[in-house]
Order: sequence, then C-alpha cells, then structure tokens
Amino acid sequence: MEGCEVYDDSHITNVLLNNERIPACSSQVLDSLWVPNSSPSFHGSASMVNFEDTNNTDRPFLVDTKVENCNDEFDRSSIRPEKKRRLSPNQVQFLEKSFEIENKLEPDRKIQLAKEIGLQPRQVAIWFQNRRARYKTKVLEKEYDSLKASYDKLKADYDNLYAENESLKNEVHLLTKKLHLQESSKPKPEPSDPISPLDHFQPKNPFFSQDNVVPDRVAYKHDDAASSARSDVFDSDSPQQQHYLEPANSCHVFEADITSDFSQDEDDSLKGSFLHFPKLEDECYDDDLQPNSCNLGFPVQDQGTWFWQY
DNA sequence: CGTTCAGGCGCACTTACGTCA
DNA sequence: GTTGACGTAAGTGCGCCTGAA
Repeated sequence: MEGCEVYDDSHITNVLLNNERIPACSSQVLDSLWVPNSSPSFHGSASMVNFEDTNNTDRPFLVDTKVENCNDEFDRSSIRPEKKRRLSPNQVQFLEKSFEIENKLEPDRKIQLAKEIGLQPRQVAIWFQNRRARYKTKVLEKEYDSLKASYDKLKADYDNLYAENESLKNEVHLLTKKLHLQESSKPKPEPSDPISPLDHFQPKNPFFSQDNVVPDRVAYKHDDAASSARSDVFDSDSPQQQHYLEPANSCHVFEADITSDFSQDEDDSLKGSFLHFPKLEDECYDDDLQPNSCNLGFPVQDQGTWFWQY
C-alpha cells in the first residue's frame, strides 16, 4: 500500500513538529507524550497534544501532561491540558480507504492500522466507531428521502383519485336525480300501492333537503325553493331511506339499493363503515374509513375488478 | 456442566473542541 | 474580534459476547 511508507511514526512525529505548530519543544517532549503506558483513555489525545494552547479547561477526562524545559516561565502553564486534535488529511484518507474495505475492525487490523498511521489503536477504534455512526446517519437520510418521495407520489396519486372520485360521485348523483325526476313524471301507481316508489326518496338527502338541520349543510338551504318544489313529490317518512340522514356524502346515493343486493355478511360488515362515514368537508385520510369514501357503495367484489387497478 | 466475573467491543447518546462563514 | 453552525474526536453508559476461574 502506498501509504505505508508515509505513515511511519517518525513521519507522524515530524508532522506534529512541523504542522501542528509545536513551538520550541524538543523531540524529547514528544517522546514523553508517546509513552505507551499512559492512561488508556488518553492514548490518542496524548499523541495529539497542542502545545500552543495554554487554556486550561477543566475537562476531567483530559490528562495534564507535564512538559519539561519548554521555555515556560509560568508555573501554571507548565501543566498542559490535553487538546483534541483533528486527524491529518493523510490519516483520514488512509482510514477512509480502510473503512471502504471493511467497516469493522479486527484487533490485529486495528493495531496494524494504528502503527501505519501513527495513532493509538484506541484512536483508530474511535474513528471507526464514529465513521460507522456517520455512515449510518447518511444511510438513514437517504432512506428517509426515498420513503418521502414515495409517500409524496402516493399522496399525489391518492389526491388525484379522490378528486376524480368526487367528480364521478357528483355525476352519479345528478344522473340519479334526473332519473327520479323522469320517473316522477310517469303515471301514478295503482291505488293498492299506497307508497310510491319515489316516496323512498328522502327529502333529507342533502340535495333534496328542505328541513335540513345539519350545520354543515346550511349551504343547501339556499336551494329551498327548489327543494320545496320537490318536497311535494317525495314523501319523507320512508324508514328505508334512513341512510340519507347520514352526514352529507353523496356517495351514499346508492346505498339503499346496494345493500339490498349484499349478502347478509357483507351487509353486516359494511353497515358500520357506512354509518360512520365522515362528512365530505372532512379531509378523510383515515385508513379505516378511506376505502369506503371511494367505493360509492358498490359491492366489494365488483371493486376488485375496476377500482384498484394500479 | 453451570455460574460468575472481568475484559473487550459496538452502539447510542453526549460533550467539547476546531473550523469556517 | 465575536458568534453561531457544523463536523468530529472522544467520553459515558449500557448490553452483549467470550474466556477464565
């Protein structure tokens, strides 16, 4: 490896002397700092002492290093605190290359690396530890970005489908209204049938309501004239049409007919969600309710063939 | 063979320093 | 010269594993 000859101890020592701005201290001083039996916690820092800094911060984890014969006229400054030193670019480059090969350290490899770049094995271990943490953070950030992009795309798709669904529901409702108006113009049924089929149409349907008391449907009251005109056509007492009492949601238009087509099980399983369907005005992203907001009341088995096509 | 204990390691979290705008 | 943001070396605490007693 090309770096091997670069990172011998003497080189690192020279680097410290020349590049770490160590003033008139002899190499003896440095040698004293490389004593291998110093506290294990500070092997690394001991090799990276910054003699220029005379600020003595009270960091309990920093070993005070005696520096002898170092032009020191101040007694206090003869006791130097450990200072954190950045690894040199060459050391970092070497460690990076090693990290690319294998991001975990075997003990032998750690010692070997430490020798080659003139660091303490503990420093190498710490560097790998921090490097793994940084790598993990980057990976997590990438995954987050990817997931967020997926979410945004799905949400856009959902919003488009929701809008399309609303449009279709409105269309269905208008057509239904038209159909019933046509039927109402037909001859009256036999006297034996006291309740006209059209009577099933509850005036409480938001689009036909006259005595609408639900606050969020106040807007429909502006259409009182029209709805009162229809109210003489539609009877309001049919119990079969209680669904229309539900919150304003045009997707319930078909409910009466559809539920009659359901098997009993399907009916039971779906009733609850029909009865709790949220208002149109609500942003309805609830997972439990969402499917029903789009099914228009059609049987589930039918939806499978056309609704979830993508 | 099972248990205990020390030592090492990795990870998450934190602190403090160095650098730069 | 000061300050705040940011990157990073290193400390701390915890859990896990392993080998020796």
